Amino acid sequence: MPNSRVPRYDPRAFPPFAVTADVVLFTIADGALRALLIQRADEPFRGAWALPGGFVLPDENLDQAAARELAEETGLKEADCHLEQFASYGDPERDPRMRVVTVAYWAVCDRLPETRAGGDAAAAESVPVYRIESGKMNLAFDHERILRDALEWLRTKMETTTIGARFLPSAFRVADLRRVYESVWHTELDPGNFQRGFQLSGAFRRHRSQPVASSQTGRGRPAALWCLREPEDPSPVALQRPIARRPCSGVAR
Amino acid sequence: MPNSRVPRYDPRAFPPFAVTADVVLFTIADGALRALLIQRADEPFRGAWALPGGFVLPDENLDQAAARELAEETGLKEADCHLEQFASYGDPERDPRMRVVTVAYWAVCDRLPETRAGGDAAAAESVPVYRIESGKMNLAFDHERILRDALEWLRTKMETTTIGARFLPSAFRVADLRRVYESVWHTELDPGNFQRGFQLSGAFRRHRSQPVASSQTGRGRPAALWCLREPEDPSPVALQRPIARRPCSGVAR
DNA sequence: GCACTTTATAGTCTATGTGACAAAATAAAG
DNA sequence: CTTTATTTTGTCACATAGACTATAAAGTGC
Repeated sequence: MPNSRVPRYDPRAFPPFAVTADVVLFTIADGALRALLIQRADEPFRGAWALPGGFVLPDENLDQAAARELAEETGLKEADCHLEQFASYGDPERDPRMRVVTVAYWAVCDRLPETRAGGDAAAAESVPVYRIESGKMNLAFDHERILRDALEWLRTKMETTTIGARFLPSAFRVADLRRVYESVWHTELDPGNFQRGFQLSGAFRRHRSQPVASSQTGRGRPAALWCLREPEDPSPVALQRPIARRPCSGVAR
Repeated sequence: MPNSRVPRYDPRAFPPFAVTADVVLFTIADGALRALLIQRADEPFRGAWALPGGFVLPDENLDQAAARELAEETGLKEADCHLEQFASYGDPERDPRMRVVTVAYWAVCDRLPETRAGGDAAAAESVPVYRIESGKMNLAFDHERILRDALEWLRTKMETTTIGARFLPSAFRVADLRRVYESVWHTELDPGNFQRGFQLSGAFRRHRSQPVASSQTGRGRPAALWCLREPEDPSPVALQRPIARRPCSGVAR
């Protein structure tokens, strides 16, 4: 325990910091990668869009705080999404109220629950990331930078892990996953080559059930259903071979 | 500014956290990858080995805090090393004194200054990482986990960036860099294939000066000196093609 | 000086992986 | 039954990685 001989090692001697956890929750809807934003109900930045998040409580660790905040603001349970820390932000003036260090997480889920648990937000909306990347949305605090960093993380992780499958239900078609990659990377991928890479990745296996008619989109050969090799544990695993990020035939969309 | 209508958004209502920055400083000496540890002079964990680090001050950001702590405990200036945040740790019981969240950084330098600025440490020593990886050294707090995570980061970054060159002076031989990779990955690499990968990486160019006799190790054809393509900015850049981590001819050392 | 050793660097060969593209399979729509 | 759409498999050319060989350029020992 600290004693009077070592005052500079006594944490109580330091001005208090607040620590928060903020979450960048990604989903795909209407073919576009989206991030969940909430409209702030209170000052500062009242009315502005911001990332969901909040203060870490005394008896929880950082991961628990992020999961709790995500659940409070979206209704998503821990099993429904992948949640991973990626960076912390602590510039002295990032929150006008006091010194706040935030630990940032990114998350991926296949769909948002309909009922939003409200809370501190006036509204919650899944915003296409191109709207943020274009620089036209002004987010509260340093949340635009956090979101951009999270995006880069997500895009990189897609190359070498199965995280892309978390955008989809447990059973999915190869083309579904290809469209996930196309949405996240904003590119087009060759269906044949993707199919080969998908199978050689060693991370997926055929789903037990046959393709159901309801999953038919319309015409065309019906697709087989696939799932993770270990469907009971959907946490991302490394691909034996990465999926190439480069678009086919030169030009990206 | 906060008002009475939004008490749960007032950071002052929350119990104080302390925020620290801890640094895993890597160097190579005697062919072994090492991490700098200090022996704690005070409780808790008095006498135990720990990572250099300390409390973030009110008017500095996280990067500045890490750089300052590193300078205080090693004498290294910002230009002398690469310093990068990689994760934060905040389990409620990780520091017995109070709630402390630490933002962890990893750093790389080519050599430690002789004069150590002492400070809060009874001693400072560069410890081969295999001693920590073997699990026989008990570090203070959760620093062993932090160090293992930093190691994984370093090893991964070596594949795709020029960070390995930060282990060396600005002018170096290809074999020097190869030995850096061999030390960090604890493997052996084929000299010929490494030479090819080195040149195709597009990140290096020949140093203006001719190989000096003093850099001769002894027998053998004298090696050319190389440097980063942009030597004035030694911060790591992406390699056009990654360096393969796999050892030559099967077996790792 | 001259064979020999040592290290650096260049080149060669082969198996494998990748991108571009073609073809086949299988369903619905007209 | 033909057309169209989509999935899935196959093919070909080429690039690349790993294993290996060859050459270059120094020092060492005699």
